[in-house]
Amino acid sequence: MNRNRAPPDPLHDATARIRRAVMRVPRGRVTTYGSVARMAGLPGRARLVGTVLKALPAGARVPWHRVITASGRIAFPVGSEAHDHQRRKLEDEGVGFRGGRVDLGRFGWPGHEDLDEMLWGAGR
DNA sequence: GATATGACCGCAA
DNA sequence: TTTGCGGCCATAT
Repeated sequence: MNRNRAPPDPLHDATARIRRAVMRVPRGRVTTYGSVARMAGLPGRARLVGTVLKALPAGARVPWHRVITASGRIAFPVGSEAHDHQRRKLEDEGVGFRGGRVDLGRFGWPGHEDLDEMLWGAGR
């Protein structure tokens, strides 16, 4: 009997987890490629996150614009159409830019408030 | 099959 | 703060 009904496809699996991780990022907040990779259980594979987002079909319900680099900048080259598009979407959600970069300490997710809540509970 | 490219990152200098 | 470098590895040549 052939029990190989579903050949393992680690790549497809990783893709699904990455998309799921990005969908957890709340509106008005941003996260980084590396952070998404870690949340998806793929530490050190930030590049794969970029590859996956690049391949996202138009219309996918994934907030890809909330993912930026660890230095707080948009990954697309400044001046490019994609860059402006992403920046606009973020500003629409209230994410602020200073010198072409987002203050991860303020808009980064998860941020300290989130961690405080996780550790101490919502009621301080 | 070999090489180049890229929506990246952490670290050292 | 910025730059350079090794590490990562799916895709495109």
